[in-house]
Amino acid sequence: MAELFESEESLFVEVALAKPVRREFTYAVDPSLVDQVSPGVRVSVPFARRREVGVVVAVSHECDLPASRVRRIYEVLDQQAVVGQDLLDLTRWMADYYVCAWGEALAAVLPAAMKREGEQRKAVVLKPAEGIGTQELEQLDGKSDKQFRLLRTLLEASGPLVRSEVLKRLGLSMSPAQTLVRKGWVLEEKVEPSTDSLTDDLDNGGRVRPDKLSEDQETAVSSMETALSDEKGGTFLLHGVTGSGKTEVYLRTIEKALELGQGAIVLVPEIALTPQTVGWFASRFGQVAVMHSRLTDRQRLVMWRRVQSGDLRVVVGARSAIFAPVQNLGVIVVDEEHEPSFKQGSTPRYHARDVAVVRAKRLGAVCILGSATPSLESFENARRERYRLLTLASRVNANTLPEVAIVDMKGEKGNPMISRVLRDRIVEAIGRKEQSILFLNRRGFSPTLWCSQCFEVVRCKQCDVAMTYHRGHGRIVCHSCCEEIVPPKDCPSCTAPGLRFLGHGSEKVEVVLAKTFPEARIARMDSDTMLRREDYEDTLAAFGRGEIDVLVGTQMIAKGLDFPRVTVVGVISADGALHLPDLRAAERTFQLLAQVSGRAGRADLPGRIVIQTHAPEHSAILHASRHDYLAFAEEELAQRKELSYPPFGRMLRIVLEDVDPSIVEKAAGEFAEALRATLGDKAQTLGPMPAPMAMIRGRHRHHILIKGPLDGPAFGIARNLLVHMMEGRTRPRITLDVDPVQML
DNA sequence: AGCACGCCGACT
DNA sequence: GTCGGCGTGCTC
Repeated sequence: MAELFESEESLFVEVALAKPVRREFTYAVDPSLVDQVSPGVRVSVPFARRREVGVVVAVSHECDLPASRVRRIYEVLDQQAVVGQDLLDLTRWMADYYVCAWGEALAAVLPAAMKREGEQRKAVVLKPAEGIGTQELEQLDGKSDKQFRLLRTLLEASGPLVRSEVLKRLGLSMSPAQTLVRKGWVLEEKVEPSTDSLTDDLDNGGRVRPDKLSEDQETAVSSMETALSDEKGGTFLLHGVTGSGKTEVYLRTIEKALELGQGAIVLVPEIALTPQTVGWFASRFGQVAVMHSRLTDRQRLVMWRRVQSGDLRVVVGARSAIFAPVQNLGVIVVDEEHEPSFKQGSTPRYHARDVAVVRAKRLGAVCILGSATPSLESFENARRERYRLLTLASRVNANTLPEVAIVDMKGEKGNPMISRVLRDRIVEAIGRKEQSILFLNRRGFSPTLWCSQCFEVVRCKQCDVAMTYHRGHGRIVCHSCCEEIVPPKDCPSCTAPGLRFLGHGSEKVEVVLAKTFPEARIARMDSDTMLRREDYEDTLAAFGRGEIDVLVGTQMIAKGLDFPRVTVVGVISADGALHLPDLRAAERTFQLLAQVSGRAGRADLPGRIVIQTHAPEHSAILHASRHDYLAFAEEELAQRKELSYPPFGRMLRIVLEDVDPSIVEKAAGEFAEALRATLGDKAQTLGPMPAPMAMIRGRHRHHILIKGPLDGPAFGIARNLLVHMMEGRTRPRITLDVDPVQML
């Protein structure tokens, strides 16, 4: 009798911890805490020899573990659930679908400050000590390479840099920083995380609420309004060229949702999350919550709380904003839904667009996927009427689409970087006091150091990657692991002298431009020149004020920039993305060209695009030059269908890596064999084969791809088999990528 | 992921 | 002889 009483009184909780252990852990709850625990509250618990914060996912009176193994929770950290039932369910689904621990999925949801006990940390910043300069830098040169790079970066920066950020960027550990601090050359300072709200200083980007919508916009808005009102929701693909007024459709739909007492999330690629973009929403809805990677932990926590409390009803943010705890969520917008950056590259490897569709569906909310160049997945879903397709056919101000010239670089004499056509366009623009943007998907000066004797290129010793020459640093750099060395005089493969720098990077474009147009004001934007957020904002502001004639840059300038005096856009080479070993190479190229082209002629001045290529007849380039998405999509879809590639099949990628190549090969062989045996003809097992980057940081990598039908049991079976085979195995390291979007 | 336990090289 | 390198195994 006493025992029964005991078991009814005792309470256990299942706690999800952010550990790569695909399991929850059971803890006992002290009687004094019993009425404080419920699913969704955070608790602090003993875990191994540490204290960890986890989320309660279930409460029960039973426990199937021997009592000796069960430990008690220390503390309950929340008065009420910080993760609501909807997000609890959503993360459970993610854990299954993306094959990760529930706790890892929850960790993607919670702001960092909630994942630890105690109050928020101060940020540690680094800056050179007074009087430290080139003298000290020279002392380090050749002596301690890591300290040299760190000090150089700090000296080049216009202010203190956040320690964790700069170390990550340079691929360094704490130790070089510590040594420099110990020497007294670098000062460490703890700063209060700034608490300024980003919604305060926004302008509306000159956007006013138009009285009248285009016919297409009208149709789109009314479809969404109907879906909102009947509370069944639905997923819409909003296909509209740049300038066709997609944003206005989002804004109207959100207005309607707010009227109905619902909230909204707007997802934007991180890179497009500028004050300008946010301003459109802020000016229409007053305060909006902005969530992006550059917020401090404190800011993020404050935002989260204000969203959860219902104080802020509209959230604008990058990928992880899909998890914002919006009350009565009615609309989720995914702008530029085709952007690969919506897929997270680390665990949990979720695709925010797909999570958006699932979250909306579960809530009966409306999901709007917007793009000028929809992903073929979404486009096909729309064709099969799983999504409703809404097309905005014309540009709002009757602006014509820019004229696009394809320049075949094979016809240019002497392998120049800038063709005659592009040079003429730039000259004309400068003459008219208009601006130009030159895009190149490569940073550094020359992407390869090439031996004219044996035709080998100099590769990183740790990675299977050609090293890029950075002239500003006088070194060659591995873009994979950030290793930097002084370029060798003689070829490392055949010892012949006469290595040559080959190819063009953004740094070289800038130098060549300065020579070609000595009177022009030129600026470069890439991750080498934009060390801090302020650099980015300052450069864009200067460009906006017309203080720069030609802006050269990488990916960073491909999106979102909207400057009325830009009339010329040059793509230095369209070929870079075209030849990547990726099933979406053509799609990416098309999207990139369309995106970049959208930077010109956005106001009343006509735009002119120059695309330089060695493959002028390639369908991605040809269709992009004609602004013909539909033709491109038809052609590309036909090819995908032929090969059962997405969107006609699903994929799962298994990457195996280890410093010891034989361990990798052996395990890869075993896994592939087991998969083939188990899957039979339910799905295709491709490989094992060396991954496109066969070595990174000294780890050899093989991968296996599973390609199978969209529905059917294949992926469930594969997942179970893989989880089973990975259990208890420590080497090689194995990662599963469900619905991979890039293979590199 | 941490973090400790455990077995082999360069140092007081 | 020890200090400490990181390989392996476990966490309710």
